[in-house]
Amino acid sequence: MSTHLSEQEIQRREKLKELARLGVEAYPAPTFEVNTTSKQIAEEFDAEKKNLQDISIAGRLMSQRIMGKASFGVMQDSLGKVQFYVSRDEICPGEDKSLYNDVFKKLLDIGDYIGIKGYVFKTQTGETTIHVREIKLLSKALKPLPIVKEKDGEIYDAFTDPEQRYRQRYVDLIVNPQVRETFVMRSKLISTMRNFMTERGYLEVETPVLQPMYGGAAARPFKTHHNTLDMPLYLRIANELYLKRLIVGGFDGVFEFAKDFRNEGMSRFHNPEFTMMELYVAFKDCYWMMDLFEEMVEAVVIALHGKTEITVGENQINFARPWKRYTMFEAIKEYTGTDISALDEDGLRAAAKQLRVAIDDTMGKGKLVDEIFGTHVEPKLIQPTFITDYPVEMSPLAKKHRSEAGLVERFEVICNAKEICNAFSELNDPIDQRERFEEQLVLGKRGDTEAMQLDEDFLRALEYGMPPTAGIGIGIDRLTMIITNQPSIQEVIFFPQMRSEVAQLRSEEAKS
RNA sequence: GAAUUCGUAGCUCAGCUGGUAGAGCAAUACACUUUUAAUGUAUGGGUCAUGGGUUCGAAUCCCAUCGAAUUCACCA
Repeated sequence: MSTHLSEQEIQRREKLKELARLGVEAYPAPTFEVNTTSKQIAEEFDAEKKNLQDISIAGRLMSQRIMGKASFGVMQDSLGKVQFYVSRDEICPGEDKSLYNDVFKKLLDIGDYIGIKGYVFKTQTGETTIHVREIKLLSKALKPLPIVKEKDGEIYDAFTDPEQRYRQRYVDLIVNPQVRETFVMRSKLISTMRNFMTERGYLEVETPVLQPMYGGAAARPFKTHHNTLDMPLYLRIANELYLKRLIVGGFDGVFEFAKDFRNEGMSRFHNPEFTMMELYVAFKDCYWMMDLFEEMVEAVVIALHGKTEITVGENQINFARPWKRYTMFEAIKEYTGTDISALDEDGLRAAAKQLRVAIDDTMGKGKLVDEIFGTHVEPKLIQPTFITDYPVEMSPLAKKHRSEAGLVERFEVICNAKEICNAFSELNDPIDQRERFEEQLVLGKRGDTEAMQLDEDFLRALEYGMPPTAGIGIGIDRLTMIITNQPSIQEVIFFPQMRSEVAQLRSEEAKS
């Protein structure tokens, strides 16, 4: 990093020296006891009752309006902002006015942490304000914050550059309150789901992130190496096969909020690490899981918004049960007018061409169906919609359909034109599962970099017997994007992956 | 990985077809005891992402590199 300091950074370092000269500690150690918050003051202050007459609050100084011997300022704590009023002769009752004239007026900066003691009152203009009796510097900021101003709900000079916002999320969180709100909602979403499952008796578990063999999804992994064991390890792309081992072990229901890692392209819908919640429940099938998922998402939306209908981008989306349910063939017929359910591979290829779907010769039956669906149906599914009965070729871990040849017991929910979950009646026939893995091996040899590996230990577990099981994987980031109305995954992940600025900074350093 | 757009003061942005950088906020100084995008006056602050090229002259044109956004491809 360049050692060049801006004018403002130099000034703030000078102020540190001046504070020291005045005997003011810039980074004091003792606890500053707090007994209220900006939120409590805003909600509970009552000028009639004269409550909140002895408060102590800490936060970041966000603006200062100095008018001679009196000043107003705004401080921000974790729950919001509150205005305060300082009068020179009250904080400096004696002859020495340096606390006000020097420390408060000159040596404090926007961004500094301060502690305030005083009482709450309303100004002539009616704003709830803290009348300051004591003010104390708690931590000096050496870098200037972006200054965002607001009047009548209009925001001026918002801090908007996405690169800076993501790289310096701490600054984004300080100056953009709606960003904080989005992440609080993400946290509530997760806790609502966790409670929902825990209340039903399912056990939250943890399974390996470092896996000797990756599996449970079609994706390219990150590879690493363990020095002591001298063996390759992979960062998990899914935890499915481990959770099923636990069902074999006798748990009725297990779930995990898992960070998964996929070494693939990045976009506003893809981050290399992302969060997936997987749940497996014994003695159930995928139709049972449809009801559970529908109920859970409806509960989450109500918990976060107090209603089932929300605005997402241009659309109004209503999560009230029941949601539409289509088989994949029904959905394709509905949206293209073409019934492809009885077609063989050649017929599908012809139908795809007629529907102007981009295909190539390597695509098998399942892939062709998926391409038609992805091109003509998925983009149109805005309201949450179940799609069931997927082709067997695309689903090596799902049980064959109880009545439809060539299909599996599987569903996805599409919402806002994106998949938000994927669920099966889990394949528990160990012989069938071995054959499916073997088909994947063939695909892998043909060069499919996302084909699954054959996991002998998983097959051994199935051979001990896995009960009929329903399983689901829910993309937490995608679900959060929809429920918080955010257009990109980077807006719902605190620290999204970015190209390193290190190379850039180093080359600058080398020159100087 | 490909295409397009973009990178100017701490922040948000201007800078026309090349003539040597500007505004608002922030900062500094002074004034002001209930203001609120506080106000008034004055001042300082920029290797115009980086490196090269064309040119008498480049923030502006060309090439390369770094970084970002959007779209596409792969996927969740």
